[in-house]
Amino acid sequence: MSHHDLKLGSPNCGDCPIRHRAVCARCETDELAQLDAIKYYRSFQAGQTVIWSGDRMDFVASVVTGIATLTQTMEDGRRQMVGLLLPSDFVGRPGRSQAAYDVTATTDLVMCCFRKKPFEELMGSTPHIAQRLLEMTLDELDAAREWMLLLGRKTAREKIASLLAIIARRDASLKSSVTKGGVKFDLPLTREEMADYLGLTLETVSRQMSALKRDGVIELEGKRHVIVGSLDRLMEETGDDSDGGALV
Amino acid sequence: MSHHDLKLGSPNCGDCPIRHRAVCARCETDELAQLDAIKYYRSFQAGQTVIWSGDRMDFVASVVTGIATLTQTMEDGRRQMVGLLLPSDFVGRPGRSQAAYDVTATTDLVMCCFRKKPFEELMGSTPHIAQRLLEMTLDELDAAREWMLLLGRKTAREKIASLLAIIARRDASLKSSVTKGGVKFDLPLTREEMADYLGLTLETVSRQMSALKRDGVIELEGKRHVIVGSLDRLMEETGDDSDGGALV
DNA sequence: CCTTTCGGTTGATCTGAGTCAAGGCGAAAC
DNA sequence: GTTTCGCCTTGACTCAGATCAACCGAAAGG
Repeated sequence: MSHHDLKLGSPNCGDCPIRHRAVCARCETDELAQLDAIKYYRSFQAGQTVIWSGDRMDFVASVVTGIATLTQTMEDGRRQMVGLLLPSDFVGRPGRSQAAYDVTATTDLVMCCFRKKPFEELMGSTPHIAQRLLEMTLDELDAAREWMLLLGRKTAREKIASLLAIIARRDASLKSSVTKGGVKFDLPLTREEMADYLGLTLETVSRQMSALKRDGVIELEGKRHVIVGSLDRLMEETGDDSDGGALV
Repeated sequence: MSHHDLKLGSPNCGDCPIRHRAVCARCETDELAQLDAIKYYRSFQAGQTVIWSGDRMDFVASVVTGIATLTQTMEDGRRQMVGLLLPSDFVGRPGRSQAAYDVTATTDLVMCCFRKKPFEELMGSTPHIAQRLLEMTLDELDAAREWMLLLGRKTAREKIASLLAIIARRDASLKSSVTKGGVKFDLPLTREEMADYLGLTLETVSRQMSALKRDGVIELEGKRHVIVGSLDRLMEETGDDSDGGALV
C-alpha cells in the first residue's frame, strides 16, 4: 500500500485497509495539499444518523474509523441495508446534491469530509482522483452484486454464514493475524442490523445463529463475540464456490 | 444529449438512451478518433453466451442494440441476475482480466468492444473517459441498490410490478411517446429470466402476472406483450415511494 | 401431417421464514 | 439494590412462495 491509497482518507487510514487498491502511477504531491485544503472531520456516536435520505448533502466523505450503514426504507417501514461502510470506504456522489440513502453510524464513527463543490473542481483538474474513485466504485458494484445473489437466492443459514465470513475476513485482514484457521471477532452489528443486511427478520437471524452454534460451526461468547473454529467449515455453509473467486 | 454521450457507444446509440447522462465540459474531438481506432463490433444471437464467468476477457464493451444480462450461478444451479444491460450500458472493468459474471444475450445483440489494453492507456491519458465511466458506474451502483431493496424486502407481487415499471419506463423514454398514461410494450425477458431477475421461481412469476391481469393492473396480448392501462396504478403496486425519487 | 420442443399456465401440496408472544439477561439508571 | 430498558432468545402458529406435476398452444422440424 502506497501513500497514495491514503489520499481520500485520513492520517490513520493505514489501520484499516479493507481491500487492497492499486497504486497510482504518478506522484503529484500537491494533490494531497489541495485535498487537505477542503477537508474536515466529523464524529458521530454509535446510533447517530449522519444524514437522512433526501437531505441536502454538500459534501462527499470517506470513513476514517468506525462503521456506517446505508439503508433504504419503504413507506411501511420495511428496511433494507444497501451499503456497509468500513474504514476507507467512500460515501456520496459528485454531481448529486441530495442523499439517496439514510446513512447511520453503527459504531462510533469518524468521517473525513470534502466540500462537494471544490471536490468536484479538483476532480476535474486532477484525473487521478476520478480514477481512484472509479476503481472504488467498481469494487463496490462488485460487492453489491455478490450481495444481490445473497439476497435473491441464499437460504437464511447461508446468509448468516456469508455475513459472518465477510466480517471474519475483513477482521482478519485488519489485524493481519492470519491464525491457523481459527478466528475470533466482535460483531459490529446488532441482530436487527444483521437482519436488515440479509433481508431477514431479527428472529430468524437469532435462530440461525443458535443453529450454527448448535452445529459447532461457531461459538458465541456473550452475544457479540464470535469464535469461528474453522473458516473453511464456515465457508462450506455459505453456498459460495470454494475457490474464493479472487478476480484481479 | 450531446455528441459526447455517444463516445463510448456507437453510431446509432442515439436510438437508445436509457438514462440521461450529464454532458461533458470540454470538447476534444481526437478522443473520438482514438476510441474509433481500438473499437470493433460483435453480434450475438438471442440466447447466445457472450462470455462465461472466469473466462479471460481482453476487452470492455458497451451495448449498441439488444439486451444482455449478467448472472451469477451457484454450484447447485441457483441463478441470480445481477445486471440487465440495455443499449448504451457498459460491461467489463479496466484492470481486470477475467469476467466476473456470465454475460448472455437475451435478444439479438450488438456490442461495441474496445480492446482492454489500449482502452486503459487511453483512459490514463484522457481524464474525460474515466469521468464518464465513473458517472455510469455510480448510476449502476444506484440501480443495484434499488435492486437490493427489491430482492430483500418486496413481496412477489411488488417485485413483478417493479420490474414491469422499470421496463415500461425505459420503453417509454426510448420511444419518447409519452402516452397519456397508458403504455404498451414487449417483455424482452422470458418468465424464467424475470424470475432470475427477481429472486423468484418462474411459477411464481407466472402466477403473479396472472394475478395482476385478473386485478386489472395490466392486460396481456399473447405472453410477451403487455398493456398497462395506468402507469400510476402499476406504481401503486410496486411499494415504492410515490414521488419518483428523481435524485440529480 | 404428425410429433417434438419450448415457453407458459395452473393446481395441489409442502416448507422455510415470518409473525406474534413470552421470557431472559446484562448494563445503565435511579 | 432494585428497576428499567435494550437486546436477544425461544416457542407456537401462519402463510407466501417453493416444489412437484399435469397440461396448453404455438412454432419448428422431420
